[in-house]
Amino acid sequence: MKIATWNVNSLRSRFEHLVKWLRTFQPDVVLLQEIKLINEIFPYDLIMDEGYQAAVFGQKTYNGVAILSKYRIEDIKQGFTQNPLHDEARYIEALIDGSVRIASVYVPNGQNIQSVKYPLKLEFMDALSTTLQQRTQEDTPFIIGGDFNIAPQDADATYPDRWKNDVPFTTAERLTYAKLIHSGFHDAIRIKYPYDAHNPDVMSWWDYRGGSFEKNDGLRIDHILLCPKATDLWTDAGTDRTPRTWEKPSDHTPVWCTLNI
DNA sequence: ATGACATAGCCCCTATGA
Repeated sequence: MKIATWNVNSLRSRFEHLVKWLRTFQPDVVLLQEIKLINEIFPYDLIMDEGYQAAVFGQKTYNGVAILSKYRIEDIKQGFTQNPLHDEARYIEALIDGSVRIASVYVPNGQNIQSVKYPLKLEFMDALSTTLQQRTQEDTPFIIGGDFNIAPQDADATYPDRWKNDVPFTTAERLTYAKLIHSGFHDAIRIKYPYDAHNPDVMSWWDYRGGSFEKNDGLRIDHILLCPKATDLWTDAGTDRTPRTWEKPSDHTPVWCTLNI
């Protein structure tokens, strides 16, 4: 099973890119973030034409997450308990093919450490950890992918010094991420690519400004995390930077992993 | 230190992103 996560930065602006990418990359499950549209106008029919079912938690203008799957989608849950941003569409999970539970998350950006949004980001991560820790206790393998808006280590930026003590690079953010990992998750990318270099192959986001992509000046902030049972099924992982080379791209590119399911 | 791009809403300027 090939699972991918992609912050598309507006599904309406990126729909042609998504279809083109689905046809070439052929993922089984796709976790989308920042679809920026409400469920009522989600293109279910066009997605079905590509061979996917969809679970959608949409929102106008900002946020919005979804799960696309070639296999049947059941037991859809939107949001999680104790979420301080409960009125924002940032989390959806579902049982896929009766065999694996998969979540798509869009962690708030936090703006900067002086912003009122910054502590809310930390609270969001702590509450998310509580929910995810429960998921690791269940019999069904659990996977979460999405835009975490956190670079967990210095190696997760091409030029880490530029981001020191600023979002998404602060120690407090990294602590929330470390606690989440500590509850039993493995980072699908870091199983293959060790934390020993600022490897351009692992970056998932490049600023639109200043020709960052051409300079390969990026961040690794989109992650796929596997519970122990899912980690046992891991076979491969990577990023696909092809869509970032297309005309009018999202600033993020897909991160993927394959599992022996 | 600032602004550089992009998106959506709503109406040409503001909010937001990371």
